[in-house]
Amino acid sequence: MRMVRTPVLNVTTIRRLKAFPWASDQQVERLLGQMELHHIEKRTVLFNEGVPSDSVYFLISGVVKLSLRSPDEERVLVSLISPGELFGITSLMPGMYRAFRSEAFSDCWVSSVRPDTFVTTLLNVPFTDFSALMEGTVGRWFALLYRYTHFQGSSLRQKLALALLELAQKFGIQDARGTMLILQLTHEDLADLVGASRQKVTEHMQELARQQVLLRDGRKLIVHPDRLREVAGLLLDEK
Amino acid sequence: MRMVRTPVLNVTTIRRLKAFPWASDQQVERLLGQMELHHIEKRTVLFNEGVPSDSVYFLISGVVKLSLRSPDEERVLVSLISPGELFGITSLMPGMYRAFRSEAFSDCWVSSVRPDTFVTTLLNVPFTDFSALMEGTVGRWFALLYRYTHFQGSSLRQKLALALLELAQKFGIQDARGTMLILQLTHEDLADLVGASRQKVTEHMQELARQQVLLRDGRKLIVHPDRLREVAGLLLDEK
DNA sequence: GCTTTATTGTCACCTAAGTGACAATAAAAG
DNA sequence: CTTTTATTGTCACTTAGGTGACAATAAAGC
Repeated sequence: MRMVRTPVLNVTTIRRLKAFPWASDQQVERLLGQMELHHIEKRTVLFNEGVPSDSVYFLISGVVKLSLRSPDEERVLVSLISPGELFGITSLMPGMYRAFRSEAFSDCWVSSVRPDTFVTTLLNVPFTDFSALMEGTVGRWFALLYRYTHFQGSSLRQKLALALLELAQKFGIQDARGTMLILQLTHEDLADLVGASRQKVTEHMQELARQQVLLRDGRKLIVHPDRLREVAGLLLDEK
Repeated sequence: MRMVRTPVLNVTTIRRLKAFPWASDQQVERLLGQMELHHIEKRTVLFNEGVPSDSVYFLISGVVKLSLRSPDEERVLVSLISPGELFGITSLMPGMYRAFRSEAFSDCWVSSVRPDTFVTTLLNVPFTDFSALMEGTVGRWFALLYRYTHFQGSSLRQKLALALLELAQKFGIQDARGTMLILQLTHEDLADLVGASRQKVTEHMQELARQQVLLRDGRKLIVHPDRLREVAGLLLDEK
């Protein structure tokens, strides 16, 4: 039998962890009243990527690991969370799904709170307003992080597909033959985007054209998002 | 001489660009009254990485490119911004410097606004409260994005240094011999973190130990952040 | 203590991607 | 329409890092 001592979670603890330094004692007190405390054993999964985001988490002690499944079924370790950090903040944006799996890297004490409670307690503003603003501002950082984390463990071909997919979402207009990118991109631009050499990008673009994943109309690209998703090794429901 | 027609910037334009869909017409009107309009010619740099963040930008037309200097002086293309997007949002967090260079990828119309005006107009909350909350929540995403964008164009050695640097900041305690990571990390964990094979990580860790960048005390690591920064190819003032 | 399991170290070999060099096009400038 | 410049295509060669296989340690369990 393992002894586990429940930690004391009060204003002093929060201050010692250097969390929410800007918040007043009253705000912290109110927040603590709304937080649930959980003990998580090493290797336990808190949430998986793809599930709806309904809580914000706060790490009190231990280490939490954020990870991701790469195209070849390996796991990409995205980040390790230290005590005093918030995580699971996709829940601060409307309708977002978890981007990473979170699991206990060591035995942990974690506290959770509903995102709307979190925001209204600390900022005194309606949650819907706040989360809409978050989406409009840092949503782009998130999209970037999504692409870069998925680059890990991907081949050049997969990276290209992923990058073109993002471009199609931003610069694509529907065309009889697929999605046309209204952008004059050279192979060198694409190479800079995926971190590869110009020559290899030329080779892979040609291969992608041969496989009918995309085609060129002068210097404009027409892509086929579904096939790109397939090449990128994403599940069909992702993104 | 080039003719340039100044675009009309009113509520209808904003709605057509699908920007700030949650904001009321009154809020958008008020915001527009505070925004400056600029015409930027292709290749003009709007801001460089490393300079203080004092404005939020909104792209009306054209394409803006965000980029970064990699260790070997190449430029990493981080993202291309499409009309209707906000950018330069490091200015929403306190005391942050620009992480990327932004320059016009094509001729652009861009509008700028002070971050405090932006937040108080759209959310009716003091800017300092908002930006402190942003830092405490999405600041971590930002740190991740920083690491991943810097991974581009880096060798395995540099990636390892960058990852260890981040770990030192989060899990490091001062020690007579350097900064000790209070974490039991295997070479396999590090490999998953930088997207490499376990064997090569072993080889590079040994080389880093030989160069006195780090040393091992049992299974705990002691690192020397300054030397890591050097190995990672960061300027001394970065981060 | 001994035994089992996890981690680290080392190597030979393989493969994807980088590099330099140049020809073939295509676009822009005049 | 011609010239210049930018972009794409192709190839031989090099290199960083992946892979499998196994020995050497170190830690954990008993």
